[in-house]
Amino acid sequence: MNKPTIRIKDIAQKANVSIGTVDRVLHNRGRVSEEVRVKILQIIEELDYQPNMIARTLGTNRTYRIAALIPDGTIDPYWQESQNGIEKAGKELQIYGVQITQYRFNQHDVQAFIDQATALAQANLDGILVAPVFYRESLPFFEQWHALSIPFVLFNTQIEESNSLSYIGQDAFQSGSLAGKLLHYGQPEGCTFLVAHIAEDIANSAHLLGKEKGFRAYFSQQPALASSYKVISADLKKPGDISFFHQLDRLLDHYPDMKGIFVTTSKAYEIATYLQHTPERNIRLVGYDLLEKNLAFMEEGLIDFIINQNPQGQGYWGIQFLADHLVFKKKVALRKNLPLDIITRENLAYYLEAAQ
Amino acid sequence: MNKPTIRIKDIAQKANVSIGTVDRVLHNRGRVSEEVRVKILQIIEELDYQPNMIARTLGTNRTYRIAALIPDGTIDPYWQESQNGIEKAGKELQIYGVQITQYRFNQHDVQAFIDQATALAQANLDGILVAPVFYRESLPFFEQWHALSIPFVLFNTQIEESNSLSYIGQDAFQSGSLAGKLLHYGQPEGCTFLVAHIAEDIANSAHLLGKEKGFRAYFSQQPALASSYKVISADLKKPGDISFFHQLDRLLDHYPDMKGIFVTTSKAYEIATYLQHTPERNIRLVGYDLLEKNLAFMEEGLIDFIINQNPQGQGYWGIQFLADHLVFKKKVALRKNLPLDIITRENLAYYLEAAQ
DNA sequence: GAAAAAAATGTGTCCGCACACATAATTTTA
DNA sequence: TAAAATTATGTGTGCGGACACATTTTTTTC
Repeated sequence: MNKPTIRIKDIAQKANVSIGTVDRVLHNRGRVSEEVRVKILQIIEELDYQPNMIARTLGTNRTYRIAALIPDGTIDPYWQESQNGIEKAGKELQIYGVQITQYRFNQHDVQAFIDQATALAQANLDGILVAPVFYRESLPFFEQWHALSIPFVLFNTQIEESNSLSYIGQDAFQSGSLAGKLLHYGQPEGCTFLVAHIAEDIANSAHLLGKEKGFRAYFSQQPALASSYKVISADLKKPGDISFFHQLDRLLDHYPDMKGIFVTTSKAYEIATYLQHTPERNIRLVGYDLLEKNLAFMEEGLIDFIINQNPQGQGYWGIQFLADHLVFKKKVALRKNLPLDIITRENLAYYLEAAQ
Repeated sequence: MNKPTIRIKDIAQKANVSIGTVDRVLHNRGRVSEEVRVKILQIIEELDYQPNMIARTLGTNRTYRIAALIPDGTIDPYWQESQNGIEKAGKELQIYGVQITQYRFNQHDVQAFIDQATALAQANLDGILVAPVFYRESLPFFEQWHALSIPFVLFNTQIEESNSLSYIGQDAFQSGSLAGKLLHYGQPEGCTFLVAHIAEDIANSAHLLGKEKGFRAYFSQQPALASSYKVISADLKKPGDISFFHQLDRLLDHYPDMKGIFVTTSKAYEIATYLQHTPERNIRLVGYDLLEKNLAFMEEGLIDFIINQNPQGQGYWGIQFLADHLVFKKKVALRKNLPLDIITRENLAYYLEAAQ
């Protein structure tokens, strides 16, 4: 039942050569006659040889330098979570010689991004994990890395044709559809829903629009719903300011049957703050991310559901994918879609627990 | 920035002894003078020595034998998933010398369980993972294993005071509350909900009752709900049989305002089959587990939400915990609560993907 | 106080693999 | 065809640690 482990030595014996020769074909170091090479390859196949990665990392004492280019977590707790995930993966992979350096930039400062991305080029890296929040400004760096043959993984924001090794994140469109389902399920009667983008540069944020598209598609694709539900969207500025409240006042006045709001960013708490003062409207609220402020409002019942974008998981898997590629020489998927976790008061605790 | 790794050799040098002596104090093998022992311990502390587990597993060529005592997956797809999770963990841990043998029993046959649990005792094991679906019959084996100092981990079904190393699973009560929330959210108007236990020996299944308790608590704990929602429960037999349909007929006749059903087992599809014929009632349905049959009905819209008990994850983590204890000598949590994943048509794909 | 016993400490090999280096076999060159 | 160059193959050491065994030091014993 327990097949014995196959070692290089076993292959060498079976092929009547020394382990050095086997080693050479395993690593394509050349200097092996074609005849022997084929024979060894065949035996490897036959015996289903699986190199012992443990021993390998012990043997080659090499290290892998990975840079993580991400927004500063001290400014936004969302990115703090990503940093945690990156550090978690870093700890797990330390024994395999993986060394991670984080290059952090202010997510509202394009120049800071450019500076960090430039600084990172000095470091003689084996791999890069990047959250490309600035679309346009990212492209030249992608080209540069690609020219230098440094593999890089994107996360959080997808950019097509970037030549990246992989993308880790969620499907924005599907995420919007899910939000549609959640609001619809809670308001079976037909009404108006608002898609609220809060304080983001929409034009440069493709995934926010993807969410809106998915949300609208949920209703338009089912003829029965298309007639009874109306979807509007708004680009709200200056949360916290009094003008923010006025914008909402106007929208609610204009659409008296508005019964649900889908916030495409992690700022659902800004809307919840407003709704606190108009409880009689009984508006359903769905947003993103397990921020403290969102959780507090969920506890109070003002936010019904939160879709978890799992920033920690994104960081974690981003590093894991790079390690799979660099250290373990595994093929990695071009894309990893993290699950769209639905969080509500009753199942919240376990997601927080799992994030440890 | 990158502190050099501390090895046994470094400690030995600093203490002016040989690596053999350091090794002896590291493993409490005795035969070291107290004076030297203290000195070495102090240096270990000071240098924050972290043994290289990689090298350690290479050095000690020992293997760890783990048995998995679980219901047969060929009878029930739910348990097939658990087996997959166990095998997945087994693959990952193979290089650390972990060997897993599965002991499978028919989940409806107490004697089969006893036979397998007895057979397993012959095997000279280092650890056991068990799904104790038979409460009473499990207890003597727990005692036996405890007496033999074989660490064991429970999953799926919790049994207090079992002396187990850990329990992996979900919180049944909270799971029921979550179901309550999902049905309530979809029927804001007040109505009757049915808790359906299908074809299980309720008396011997504490966690089914836990789910019902949690469900009822959701409504009774909020005074506003307690008055407008009524919760009934039923123990339904012989699914697939015509009598099963009759039982449901009677319940629906008796409670014309029944607007939602919570199925505590993975057999929501049995109810969905019935509801197909009475679409006009518009009854919400919440159940458990990503079985093919459930997914088909979810696709059709007859099942609204499924709570994922993640049998694969339970098996996976059960083995991981045993390995953490045996191989890596880590302290493991007494309990690991897996998240209560809410699955609906719109986010289903990613959970199936993640299960690969 | 020397031999025997016990305690303390040191040394060497192996785990599976990578890689530098040594050696053997073959081909090229003059 | 012998020396030189090239190609093919074999050997040895180290990675960090475990463990068996060897050796040295200290303590008993008579």
